[in-house]
Amino acid sequence: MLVLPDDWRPQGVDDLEPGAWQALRETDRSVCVTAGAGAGKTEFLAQKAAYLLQTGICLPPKCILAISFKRDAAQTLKARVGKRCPPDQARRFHSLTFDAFTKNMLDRFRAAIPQPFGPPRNYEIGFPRRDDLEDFLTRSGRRDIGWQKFEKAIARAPLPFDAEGIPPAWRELLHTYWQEQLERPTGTLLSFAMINRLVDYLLRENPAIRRALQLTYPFVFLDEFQDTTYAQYDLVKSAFHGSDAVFTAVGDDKQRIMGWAGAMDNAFQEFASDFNAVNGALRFNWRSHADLVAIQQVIAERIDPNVEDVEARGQRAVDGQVAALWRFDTREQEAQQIAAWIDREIEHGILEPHDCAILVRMRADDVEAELTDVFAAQGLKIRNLARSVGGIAIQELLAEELTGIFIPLLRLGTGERSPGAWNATQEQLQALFAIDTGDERAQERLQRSIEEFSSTLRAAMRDNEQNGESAANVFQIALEFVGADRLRQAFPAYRRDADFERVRTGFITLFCECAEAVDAWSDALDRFEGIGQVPLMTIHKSKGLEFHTMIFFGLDAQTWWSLSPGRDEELNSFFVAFTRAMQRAFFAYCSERGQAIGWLENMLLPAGLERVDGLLHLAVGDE
DNA sequence: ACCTACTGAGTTTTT
DNA sequence: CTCAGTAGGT
Repeated sequence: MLVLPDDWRPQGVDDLEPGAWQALRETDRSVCVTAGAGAGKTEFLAQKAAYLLQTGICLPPKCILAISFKRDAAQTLKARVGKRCPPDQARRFHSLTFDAFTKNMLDRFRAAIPQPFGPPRNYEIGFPRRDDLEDFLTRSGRRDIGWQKFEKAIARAPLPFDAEGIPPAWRELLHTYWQEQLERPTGTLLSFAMINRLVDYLLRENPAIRRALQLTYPFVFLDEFQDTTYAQYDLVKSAFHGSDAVFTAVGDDKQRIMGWAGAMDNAFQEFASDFNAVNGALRFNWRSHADLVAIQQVIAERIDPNVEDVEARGQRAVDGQVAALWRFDTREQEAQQIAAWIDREIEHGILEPHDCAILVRMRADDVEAELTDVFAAQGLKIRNLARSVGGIAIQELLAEELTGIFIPLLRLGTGERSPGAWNATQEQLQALFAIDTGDERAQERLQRSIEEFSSTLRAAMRDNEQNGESAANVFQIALEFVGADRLRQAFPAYRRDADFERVRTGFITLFCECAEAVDAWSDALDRFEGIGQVPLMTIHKSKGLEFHTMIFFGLDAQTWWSLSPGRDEELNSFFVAFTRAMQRAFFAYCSERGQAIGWLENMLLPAGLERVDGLLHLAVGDE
């Protein structure tokens, strides 16, 4: 059933752009693919996976390892490969986040880490807190270092600190810090950077594990490569340098917005020289239409004067303005008129609430508080994707395997006809119960047990008044049907109690909250998923997402105090925001929150953005 | 006690 | 850009 490389055709799409063909056929040698906004990175990687698997260039039992930064990106890529390849091929495509990959390795090979660095089984994961780092430095008499510099040093220094680049004075300091974290009276506390370092150390010390990894994964995909940290890059090198592994690193330097968090200064360049990689580029933009792309290019040229031309492939589907600066006098006016504008668009059938994202640069929680009531007055509900429910962010919760199983399953109980939910449930449970697609009897048995369960669930939902308590009950019934143990067996990420509890509690918290807020179970599930709500998030969280209409909230000197022509990463984040838009991009600011940013306006106005003073006349003119 | 001028820090993420 | 803290003056 293998296809000859020359006969292979893209799966489920008409064709690929020339740059994509070139990068896809690069299978003997690593390749750096510059993929700008909307270039179809996910599709490209899925097609390359299909090519490798279907031509037998990647033969069983060998697998492809795909590493992304965010859960939803990893999940989207996995789902896309599932769409493009039959299940037995898709199973050999392992799509993970960097942190999930390292944590997985740590949990499997923890015992092989040389002492004194091997952590106990029940270690905790936490983000390093400023106070703790400052406290440590004070106790060590090294207040002069500064907590941020020290935090970076922990992420940068390979264990066990005998590398030449580390000054002797720092070795002891780092060692003491690690020892303290490993031997805390309340239990070992590790950050992701530390987990990364542990696995990097493990791989350097264990040729056998390294070899096993290399044998399993002759092909490695690295997504959003421009934001790779030094710790992550070291790990990649420890795992694969000197092997025959062929890398496909995709990303876009213009979207590098994680430098402050330790991302490499020039990831692509270093990678190309370390791994002898060739360069490739995707030149199409499938997301945005030509009018938006033209403006994007003006910003892109400011970021990189040598930026290559982009061919817009999105179709413009709206009339009127597609990009503008919206100026208001007061905050109140700003919030109210934006809400009114969105409401009008929804009424006219141009938008669904979830198609229109509100992006902010920082403090999404504060903006949520500021906007919620004003939007509610228009009948709009804001969804802050960063909001934490029971210790997990909503955005993260939605990408969890547990959520993917339970949302369709619970929909079976609502009494609404939903073939989507049926299929999804069947698919999920088939995988979970490890039922072979060829085993018809087992399939039938599963089908019957789903039918039986759905009538139990329907009864439970019908007979109970809908509230938080009954929601928790309903979830419990579903969990018992699926089986918590089976779930935790199937997904290594749920093996540890703390990890499973975090997700379970998060699900229950949000589900109960939604059940309280609306009157029908199906509405509660819609609300859980964010259907019918206006998403609100920071630019950083919006990375990799796209929306019909993007409204940036707060284009003023107060929120962008660090935006100066010299600090390029801030301009990058502005570029990221703009390029989320498929159809329209608007930037709102109000005089009450500070001045408009002069030089930015001077760049954007000639590029084709118009300035609109308030939106009232737009709404009135429409009457 | 109160005024003025200056300095430096704050923000954005990952299971 | 804003806010808190500080030094140095009346």
